[in-house]
Amino acid sequence: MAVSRRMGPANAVTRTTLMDATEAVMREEGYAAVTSRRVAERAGVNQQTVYYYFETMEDLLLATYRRRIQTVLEKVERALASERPLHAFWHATSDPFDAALTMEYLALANHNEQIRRETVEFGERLRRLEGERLAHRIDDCGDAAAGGPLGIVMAITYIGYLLGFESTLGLQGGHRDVRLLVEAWLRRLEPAGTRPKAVSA
Amino acid sequence: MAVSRRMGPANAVTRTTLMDATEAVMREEGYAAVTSRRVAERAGVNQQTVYYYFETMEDLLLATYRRRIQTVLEKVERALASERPLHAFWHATSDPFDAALTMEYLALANHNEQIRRETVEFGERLRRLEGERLAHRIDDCGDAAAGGPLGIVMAITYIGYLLGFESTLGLQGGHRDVRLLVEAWLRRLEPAGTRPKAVSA
DNA sequence: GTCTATACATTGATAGAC
DNA sequence: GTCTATCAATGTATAGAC
Repeated sequence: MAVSRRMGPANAVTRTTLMDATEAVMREEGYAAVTSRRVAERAGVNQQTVYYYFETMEDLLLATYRRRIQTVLEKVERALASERPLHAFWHATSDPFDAALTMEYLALANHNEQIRRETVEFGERLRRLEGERLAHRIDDCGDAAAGGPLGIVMAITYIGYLLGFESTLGLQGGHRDVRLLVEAWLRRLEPAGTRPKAVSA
Repeated sequence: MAVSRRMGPANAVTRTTLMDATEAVMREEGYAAVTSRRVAERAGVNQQTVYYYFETMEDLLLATYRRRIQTVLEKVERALASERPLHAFWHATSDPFDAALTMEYLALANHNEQIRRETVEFGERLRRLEGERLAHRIDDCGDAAAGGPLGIVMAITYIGYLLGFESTLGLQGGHRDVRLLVEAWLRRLEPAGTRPKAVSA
């Protein structure tokens, strides 16, 4: 699949700048606006420079997405390692800044086969990780904990993302109500002063 | 804003066919694939016919979106009128067929000003409607009902949409867990045999 | 009501000079 | 490593024949 034309090194600063620009354009104008000219303009280079660092636009998109996945993974790891993981997930996902980008990638995954495959792969991996790492947390709290820790963390994540995204749009009806609901769960499932049970020894 | 060129009537069958095609293309290939050529091909007419029924592509998109909003509103009305509204919302939103289209419109709303405005307007309207119509339902059930009926119906809607969308993608990790969680709430908040309290008389 | 022809902008991608 | 030049394909939109 290698192309005949001359290509730049993988560690160049401009390459990173182009991925930053791709993400910014995607967040602000949507995935459809991610064209070589638009990205280049945003990065402050000319259109052809994009093709010096990436074989195709699809390659630029994939590289940017893979970098993004790494960032998300690190955030999840940090949340899982914190004293109150559910609280951490709640604050991380309901952040409006990330929500728009996440939505954009999800919509993109629905019709870009490669992005879809990697999204599913990554999603399954996250769920396994969350399931394992939270298994020892959360004592039975009746219905509030039905479905186990994984069910709860997923519910909180889902709610957080859509809440954050709606905020980005400017829609706020009922947001106070959902927040009250989630925060009641959090208080119950992870009361202040909660400590993770030791896993080993 | 009227265009000089000759335009077709608003009640023509082909006009509806074009909106159907727009929705299908959007669902299957994403909003970026909604071009006059692609939509026309799908509808079985030629590219220029699109411009006979719609002034611009933006107009086609808006008309299709407004029709969609009506459909959603009717679904919500039906759910609110049913014996167990929360159950109805849960089944309606977690349907994977609609989820992809909803996500596409949400992503689109993030950078199409007109779609954004109408989405926010419609969202606020739905929330008011849900809040009013559910206000007399759901007795206090402790934390499970914190945030009131509106908080609960929103949480269920959010979870349903993302669950449905992930199913479309082929991601299923943890889905059983969230379903167990939501179904436990539903059993508690709307036990079998629940009847809506009479609002009047 | 639908077809052919057509103008004009934008996009992805390549080649080669500097 | 970045610039100029260039193309083929695809997109929106219009005009007029049938």
